[in-house]
Amino acid sequence: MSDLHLYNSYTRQKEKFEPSVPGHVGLYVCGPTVSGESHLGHARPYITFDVVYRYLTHLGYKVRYVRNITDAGHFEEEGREAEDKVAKKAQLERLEPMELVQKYTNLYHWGMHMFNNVNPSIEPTATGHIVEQINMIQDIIAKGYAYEVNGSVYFDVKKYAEKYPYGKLSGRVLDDLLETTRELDGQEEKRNKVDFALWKNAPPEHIMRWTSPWGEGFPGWHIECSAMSSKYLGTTFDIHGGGMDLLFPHHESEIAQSTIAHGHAPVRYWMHNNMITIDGRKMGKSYNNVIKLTELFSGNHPMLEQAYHPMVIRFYILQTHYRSTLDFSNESLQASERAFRRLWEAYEVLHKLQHPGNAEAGDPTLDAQVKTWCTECKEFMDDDFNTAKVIANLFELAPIVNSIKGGQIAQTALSAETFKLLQETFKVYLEDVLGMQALQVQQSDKLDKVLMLLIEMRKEARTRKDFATSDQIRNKLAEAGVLLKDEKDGSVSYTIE
RNA sequence: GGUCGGAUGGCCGAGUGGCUAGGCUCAGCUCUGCAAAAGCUGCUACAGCGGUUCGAAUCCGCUUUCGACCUCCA
Repeated sequence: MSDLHLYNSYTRQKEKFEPSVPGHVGLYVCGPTVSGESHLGHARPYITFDVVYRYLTHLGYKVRYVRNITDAGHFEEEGREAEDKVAKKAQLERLEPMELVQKYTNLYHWGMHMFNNVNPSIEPTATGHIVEQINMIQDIIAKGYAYEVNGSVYFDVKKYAEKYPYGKLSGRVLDDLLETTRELDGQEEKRNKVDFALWKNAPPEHIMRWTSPWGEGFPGWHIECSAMSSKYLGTTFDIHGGGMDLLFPHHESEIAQSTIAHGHAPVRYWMHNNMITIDGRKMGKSYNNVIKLTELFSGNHPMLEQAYHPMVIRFYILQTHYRSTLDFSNESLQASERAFRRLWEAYEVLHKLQHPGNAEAGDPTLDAQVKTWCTECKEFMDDDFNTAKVIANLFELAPIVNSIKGGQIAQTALSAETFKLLQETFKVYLEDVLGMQALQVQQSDKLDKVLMLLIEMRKEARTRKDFATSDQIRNKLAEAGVLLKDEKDGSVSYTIE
C-alpha cells in the first residue's frame, strides 16, 4: 500500500510501516490537560500528528485517530505538591472543576480549529472512562503487579522489570533510577521509589473524586491513556504519538501497565516530536517562558513584535522536521510569513492557469525536472514525514508557476500531463497533506465590486496619464491594507493584508 | 551526577560519504509611467582537533559548547 518509513522511538531507527490490520491504522496521540490554556509548545504535536493523520489518510488507510483530553487533574506521581491541578485552580478562580475543564476544552478546540487540524475520530476524556481505568487497575492487581496502600494503588516497577524490559523506550536503567539521590515527599507508601500511582486516595479537600474498590480517589497520571487506547484501538495498536518529554515516565509507564494487563506491549510504533525552544530553552510551564496561542494570534505578548496568523505558525512548524528542535523567534516567524505568502500566491496563480493542451513538452528538460520535483514529494513524506523537504520542493516549483504566468516560460513548455501533475501536487501536498489554507478568508462580493470599481477608475486615470490620481488611489488603498498589483497582461489584482 | 540528543552560510533550517536542499535577508538586473509583485543573477557554510577513506557536513575518537529527560510538562 505504501513505502512509508517512520522513526520508531522504541527501536530508535526508521522502520517500514506496516499496520497490523491491512488497510487500517490505529493512531493514538496524547492530548492536552485542560487545566490551562494551550501555548505554542502544545501546537507542535497537534500539528505534527495532524499531518501524520492526513498523510496516512491520503495514502488510503482508514485511520482511527484517538486523541484524549485529560480533564481529571492528576497528582504528581510522588505527590510532591499533593494537589490536584484542576481542583486547585478551580478554587482560585471560584469555578466548578468541570466548568474550568469546559472552558479550556473549548479554548483548545478553538486553537485546533484555527490551525486547521482535522478533528480526531474519537476524543475520549479521562473523567468519562473512570470505570475502564478502575477495571484495568483491578486486573493489574489480580496479576500481582500492583499493590494497595492506604487507598492508593501503585504499580510494582521492580517486579515488572524482572521479566520485562522496563526503561527500553526512554533509555532508563532501573538500577540508576533506584540509585537516584533525589528525595521526594510522599514516597513512604511505595515499596520502591520507582513505583508509580495507578490510583490515588483523595484527601477530604479534593474536589474531583470517584468511588473505587479502594475508597474515594482519582486515577493516576498514566492509566487513562492505557485504558482508553486499548478500549478504542485494541490491546495492540499501530502508532502512539506525543512529545519527547512524555517518553519518561508517561509512556514508559503506559507500556508497563498495558503489558501486564494485556500480556503484550501495546504499541507497535512510537513517535515523538521534539520541543519548541525559546532562547534555546524548551518552552514550558516550568521555565515560565510560554506564549499562549491567544497571545500568539493577537500579538499581545511582550516578546512578540506582531500577531502571527495560525497558518504562519503551522507553516513555520512544518518547515522543520518534527524530530528537530525548533527555536522560536520573531525573525523566523516573519520569514515564514513572507515565505508562505509567496508560496500560497503561486498556488493561487496555478489554480487560474490554463494549459494549452499540448501532449508533448516544449521543454523536455524542464518537464522532466518538474515531474521529479512533484514525485519526490511522496518520497519525502514516506521518509519519516519530511515536511521540510516537501516544502522545499514546492518552492522549487513556485517560480516555474509564476514564470508560466509571467511569460518567461512558454505555456507549452510542459506537457498537459505534467501540468496536471503540477496542479495536483500543490493541491495534495500543500492543502490535503500539510493542511495549509489561505491567510485571508474569502472576500465578500460587495467588497470585491467596490475594489473593482476603484481599480477601474485608476485604470482610466492611467490611460489619461493622470498618475497623480492613479497613485493616490493605489496609495490610499495601501494605507487601508489593500495592495494593488499591475499584472503583465494589463489586468490588476489585489491582496488584502 | 546519570541517560540521551544537538552544534550547518547574516538569520531560520534540510541533509541518505562523492553530485550547490529550501526559506528569509542583502546586492545587482529584467519588466513597469513610478512602485509593488513576479522573474533572473550573485552570496558554497557545515564548532575545534585528530583518525578511517581515493573522497567526510555525513563514519570513528577526543575537546569545547548548548539542550532535553531523570519531577507536572507537548
